[in-house]
Amino acid sequence: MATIKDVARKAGVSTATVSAVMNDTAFVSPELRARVVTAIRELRYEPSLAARNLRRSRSQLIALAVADLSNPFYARIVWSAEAAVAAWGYSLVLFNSDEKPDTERRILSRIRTLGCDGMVLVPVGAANQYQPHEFEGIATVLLGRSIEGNSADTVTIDNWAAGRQAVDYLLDLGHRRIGSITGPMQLSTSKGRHDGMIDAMAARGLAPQPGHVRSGEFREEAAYSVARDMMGSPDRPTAIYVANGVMAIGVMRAIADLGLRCPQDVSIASTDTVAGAGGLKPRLTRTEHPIADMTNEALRLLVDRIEERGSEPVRNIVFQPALIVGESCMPLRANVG
Amino acid sequence: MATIKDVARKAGVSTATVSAVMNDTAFVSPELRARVVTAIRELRYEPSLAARNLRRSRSQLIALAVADLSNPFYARIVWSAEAAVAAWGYSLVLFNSDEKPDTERRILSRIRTLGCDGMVLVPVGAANQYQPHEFEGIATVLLGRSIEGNSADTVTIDNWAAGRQAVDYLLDLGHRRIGSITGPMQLSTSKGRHDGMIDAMAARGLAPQPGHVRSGEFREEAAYSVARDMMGSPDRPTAIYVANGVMAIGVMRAIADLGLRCPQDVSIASTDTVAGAGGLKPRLTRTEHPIADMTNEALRLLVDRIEERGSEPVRNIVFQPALIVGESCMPLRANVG
DNA sequence: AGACTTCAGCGAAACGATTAGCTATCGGAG
DNA sequence: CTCCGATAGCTAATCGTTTCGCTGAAGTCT
Repeated sequence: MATIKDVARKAGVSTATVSAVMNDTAFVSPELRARVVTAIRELRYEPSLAARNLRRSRSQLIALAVADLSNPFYARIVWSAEAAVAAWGYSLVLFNSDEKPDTERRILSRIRTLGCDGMVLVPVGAANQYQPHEFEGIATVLLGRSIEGNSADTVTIDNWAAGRQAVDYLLDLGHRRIGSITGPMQLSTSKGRHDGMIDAMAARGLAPQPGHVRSGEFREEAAYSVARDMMGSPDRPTAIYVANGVMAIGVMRAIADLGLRCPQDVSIASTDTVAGAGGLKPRLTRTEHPIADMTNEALRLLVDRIEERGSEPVRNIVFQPALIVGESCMPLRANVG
Repeated sequence: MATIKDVARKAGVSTATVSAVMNDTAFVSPELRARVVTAIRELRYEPSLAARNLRRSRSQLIALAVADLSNPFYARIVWSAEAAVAAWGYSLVLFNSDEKPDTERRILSRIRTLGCDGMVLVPVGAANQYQPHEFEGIATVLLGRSIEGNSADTVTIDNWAAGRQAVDYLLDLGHRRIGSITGPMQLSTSKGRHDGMIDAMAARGLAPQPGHVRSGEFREEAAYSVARDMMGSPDRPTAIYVANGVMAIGVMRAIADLGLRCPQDVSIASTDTVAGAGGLKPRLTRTEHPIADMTNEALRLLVDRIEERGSEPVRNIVFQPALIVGESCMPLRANVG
């Protein structure tokens, strides 16, 4: 691989001039410029990012660490993020913490070592697992989940509103015995959606039965077994709010396996987008996140921080969920419950 | 950010010693080692990859360029690849060529500039769009699709067998009027699956009607409109082979919108995995790729090339598809067709 | 004409690590 | 007591860029 010195020698100029031509950082006479350009072309010279970055202490890399790559929700984020990162002139380094705080810790250290200019993180740990200065020295935007007491920029949805919207919808259909299946309570997403659900019921003077409020891992299998358990008992709920799309799939499978029908026997409403949105039957009634918008916004904030090296105040952007009515809910009938 | 010099100063040793401790590359007395380790911890020192890589001329980066990040098939590859790359001690830089040769060209140049140690590429262009030495100087494994006449390692599936298996299955159910919807013919995947389909029919002395063999973009929308067109005519096929999971979703949607039922009115068999495998109804009968195995194998080959800097012979690994029977096909009945 | 600007282009010092080669110390052999 | 080999640890060169500060030629002003 040719280096800048080879180019300089071949063009009969100094390396400084070559650099100036490459970066348009100083005026170079047309004649010299032409010689340099020719030399670059003939030698097939490509500047070494390693050297350039060492010098500039930038890497042109943006890291994205998501919580679970097997979840289509995050796959969607990855898709949007790749496009946004490329559009801003960076490249995307992808990590999957797989919902494991230990893995996340390793990833954060790796991101530092790589010298990424910034990172978008979907944190997987409880707030107290992070040092106060955990993200110091590297531009950071938390996406989807926030960490209480942390000073990084965040882009999230209004989880409380999502839970409230979905459960209000079920209540409007006449359901009273409503269950919920959410993720780990130490995550801001689970907590918010759960609270929204509770508050929606409380607003009508209701409260879910103790056994009807469950939480578990944000995974299909976890949701499946919780749902089987909850729906197996005779006083099962007539409607369920499921906090996440992948879990909703597990719940629907559990219901089918129990010989129940959705929505005839049990209504299901969930939050967040769903795998195979086009093909799932019945289509889920759900509150959707504007994933692409959120991701784009996160990267806009991040690039802003990176390039301004800014001491701007912390920004917390909250997106509102939108209720999308599918076919997975129906009004409560007398013969059910 | 602390540098190796800061650590050396704080520990009262030379930078060489710090480096030796970090890399375990020379014997260091327990006492000094302890001092160094303490200093590293206290300063929260993380070595700069930029500097290290400049020196070692390696980047610890492996690039993955897939054809379409919105396709769950590639999302699945990304998932597996991230895990494999991390397991080998590298980090993953992700690119999406979005099935556009121009974008792919830019990506390849970017990968060079970044100095990635190797790349896994799902090529999107026709064979003649690549220079003979296109991938010279960077370890490369082509995944899923191959480029005729190119000397890179490849990991693919036997597309011909996939098409043949699926269509043999339809033939065994008694179908004779079988249509196919595949992707662009310049791609090895489309071509192979299409040929397998034709050969399966030819083996029984059959051939598809001209209007029943269609190809288009590997996307849901493209498949939807092609399917609507094909299934709208009175002599429509009784079964369709769809070359890809995303397209299958489009086809099923088209069928539903035409008021037809699957599998009662038309059987559908496809190749490759499907979005929302858990939730789609009816579940597709399909030939599946062992995506995780393929991806792991691709990375094994790649790391092998990177670390051996090897002149080993070119390796072409071909995986066999497996027929998974769902509920999207049924035997041909007299009243159909 | 002399003094002062301007500015194209160059030389060399960074950036932060690795590593070849050297120095100094120590123990043991002659 | 000297000399030698072994070896822990240091010095300094190096990787390929960017960039600060300098040089000297040309242009401008009085």
